[in-house]
Amino acid sequence: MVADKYTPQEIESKWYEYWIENKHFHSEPDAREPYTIVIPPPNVTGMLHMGHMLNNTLQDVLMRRARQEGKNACWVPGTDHASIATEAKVVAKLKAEGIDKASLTREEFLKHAWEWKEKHGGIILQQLRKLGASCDWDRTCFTMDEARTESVIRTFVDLYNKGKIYRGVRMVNWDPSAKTALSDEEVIYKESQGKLYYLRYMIEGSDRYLVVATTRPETILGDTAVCLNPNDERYADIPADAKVIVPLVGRAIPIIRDEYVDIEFGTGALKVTPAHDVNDYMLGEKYNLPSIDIFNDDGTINDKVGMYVGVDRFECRKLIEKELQDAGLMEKVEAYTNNVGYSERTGVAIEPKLSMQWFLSMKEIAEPATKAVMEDAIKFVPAKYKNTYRHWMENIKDWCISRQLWWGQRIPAYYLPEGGYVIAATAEEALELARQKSGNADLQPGDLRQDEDVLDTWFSSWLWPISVFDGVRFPDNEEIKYYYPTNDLITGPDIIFFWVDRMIMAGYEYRGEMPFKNVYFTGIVRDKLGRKMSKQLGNSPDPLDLIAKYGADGMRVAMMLSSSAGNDVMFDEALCEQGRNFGNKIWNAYRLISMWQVDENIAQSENNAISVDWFKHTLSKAISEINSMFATYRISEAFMRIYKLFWDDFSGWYLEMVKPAYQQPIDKATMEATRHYFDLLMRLIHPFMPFVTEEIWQDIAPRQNGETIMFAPMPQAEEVNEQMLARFALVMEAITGVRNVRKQKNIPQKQALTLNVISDENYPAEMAAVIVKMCNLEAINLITEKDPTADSFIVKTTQYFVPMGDQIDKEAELKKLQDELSYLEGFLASVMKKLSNERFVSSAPEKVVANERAKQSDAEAKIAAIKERMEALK
RNA sequence: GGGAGUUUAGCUCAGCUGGUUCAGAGCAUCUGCCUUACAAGCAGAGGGUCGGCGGUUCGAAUCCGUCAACUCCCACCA
Repeated sequence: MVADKYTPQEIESKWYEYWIENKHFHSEPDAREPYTIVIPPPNVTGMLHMGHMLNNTLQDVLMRRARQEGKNACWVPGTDHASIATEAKVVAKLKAEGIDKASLTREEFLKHAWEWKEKHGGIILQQLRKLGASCDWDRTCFTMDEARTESVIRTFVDLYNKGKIYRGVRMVNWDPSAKTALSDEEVIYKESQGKLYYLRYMIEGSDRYLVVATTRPETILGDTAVCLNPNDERYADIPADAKVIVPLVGRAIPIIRDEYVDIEFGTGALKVTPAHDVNDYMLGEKYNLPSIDIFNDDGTINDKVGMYVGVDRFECRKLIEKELQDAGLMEKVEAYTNNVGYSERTGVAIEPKLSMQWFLSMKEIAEPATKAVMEDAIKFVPAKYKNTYRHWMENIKDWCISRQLWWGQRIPAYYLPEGGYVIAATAEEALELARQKSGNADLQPGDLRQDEDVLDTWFSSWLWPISVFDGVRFPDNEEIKYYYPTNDLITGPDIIFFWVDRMIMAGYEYRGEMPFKNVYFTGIVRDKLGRKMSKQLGNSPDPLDLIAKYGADGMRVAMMLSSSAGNDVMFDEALCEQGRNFGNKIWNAYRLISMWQVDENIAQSENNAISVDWFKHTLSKAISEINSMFATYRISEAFMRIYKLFWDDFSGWYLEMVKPAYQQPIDKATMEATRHYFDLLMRLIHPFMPFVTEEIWQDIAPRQNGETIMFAPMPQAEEVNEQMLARFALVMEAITGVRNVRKQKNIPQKQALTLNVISDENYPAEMAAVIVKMCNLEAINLITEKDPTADSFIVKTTQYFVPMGDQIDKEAELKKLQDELSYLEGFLASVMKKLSNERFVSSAPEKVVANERAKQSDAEAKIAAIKERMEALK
């Protein structure tokens, strides 16, 4: 017997512990069909937010459903070491303790970082348990644990040996706060209010000057040319070998001419700073210009030029603006809006910077990955992201995989004392290779210097679906063979380019096969005003607070209620409330049936037999609809279907139909059927609301120790008697009709009524017992004459009368009928218009025409019935 | 600048191959009910020119064109 009141907080942790104790989430390879999901590993330092709620609710729904479908379901959890984000956090923490990162050795710093990880890492996974996530916790992985690290290093070595990894000086996105290079994907461009400065560059040996527009006057320190368009007539008279003087700096630099320069923009003159702008870099390469790097790694000015040394770049901009003005070298300053790139992690403005980095060449490995998605071997839900994906993959650029950080997998490159390097998985192998390469057999481990850089975090997470089953180190192990490829990936479209595409590439490169069969993209969780949830806005509720208030089941329902694939979720706490209310509904429905007493001596009434039969078909129909919704990943629609099945069909109709009178017993057959239906409904709902369904399922029948609804088979759809359901719909309408009469006349449900019917083929006589029960009727009489003194209503063509004595309001009745008549006549007219159109009759499919004819005769019959009724009233 | 998407009831969204059930659902609102499972409930009701215009068709929320608004992605002219 369950408690009187539904309090999710009291049942949820209990069942989670029960599942854990019984190892119900654990999976081992066996003869069953596998169903696998790898979790998108959250940042190890991350805190649970609403996005995780959405994402993990969906994964858990799919997992639990797969289990109930008899599959061997395996959900691998884990966390991502998130190199830059974590390193930033650890640096900040140390700073707060008065420790400067620069004062630590690499080893000392890593010790702090690991301590931090042990202390704070994994909180997020603990939080996921509150949601009911049925992850196989025994399999928890970390992208930087031993197995994963070794996998990453081996992969690097392998790709290097295949000639796909190279090292080179390139213009990269430099994060001056984290002091590392970033990949293009880690840069976010935002419109910023800036200024456009017009600077005067004096032409050497003349009093003429060129005016050059720039948004970054501080970079004049690194100018090595000014570029004009050769077709720009304004500058046609300037000699080809003329030089200009960089303002303030005083350096003479050449004027080059290239059609790259836009004549329309600014003054048509461009300053060229090859070290600090991607396009300038290209010009520099083309014209063999020197490149002067004026910045330190932290974005302050270095001592190359001897001006503003040590001054921060933005401070320098202000100073230089003033000095230019004072020197009369500033023509003017305009307000200007431009796009500035910012670091995704640290938020500071990116500095394009030339540096030595490691790259992975992408073109070749992208090919099979592109094909797989375009040909639907891997399905994207929704499919619109295929376009985005293709466009990206076809224009893919090489991936900068090195980061100037310490937290991460260190690049296995070892430099030889005399120059050059070797790539090897271990220091020992490196030494071996180095001895071979140098021909110096006396080389000692201490002679080699390992690369200081670590690998991009995504270089480890791209292996995730393989590495969690240790398929990199042991490509033929039983687990990888059994669980790979995984089934579904649930993630956000924002990481298509960071992660999804790269996992597909790694999948084909290392397994020759896709990493997952379907990718379901969730949207972003927004507040009800449509704003992104963010800490700054303070509009992001703490999921754990919501779970504490409404229960995990309520939270999960909230996530399901408005989240079709790819669409953003407009989150509103009211959705949690709705979820909690649904739990309450289930709870109370169960309390109702558990109060019923069975009397084995009473036979099943006709009413109950019909009810049981009706719900059987109703349930089957719903199940097949739900199945097809799941098959097409319409998961929230599937939930809504179940919601209505339970609330409306089962609780609103079925239970009311079979409910015994107060303190009366119920027959055994109906009780058993009802219990059985309840059991099936709990199974259907379980993937969405695991806790309340387990609580009730455990109570509904004696269960063995360790038994769980988690493995109770999903109900199957049986053949549906559509005819019966259609007839029953007439019963429902008749019941509604009587209810309306009661409401209009203010007749309490307790007062029994009589119903008279002029029976025709649309009168569901075989189910009359249900009308009697539901409407509290004394009897239903079949009559042939209309009763002008009765309240009446018409269902399809059948006329129903509720005798009222003198209480009937003729005028109101007539008006009601007149309204209905007008509507029907209008409807009939539109049908007739179609049918009298010869082109319609000749060109529309037969079925459609037949349908129109059916509508015609229905409408005509009904109009006749109404007219008769009106006549009788008069 | 290039591309993709969205626009249907007050809100969030379905509407799949043009035609029954096409104008729907949930929530919210309104009315009436504390009816022995549930007021976290029950019984009812109202509410939309399907963004605008044009076209194709016997027939358009649905297909085509166009305009508008919004969203996202990519590119990055200093």
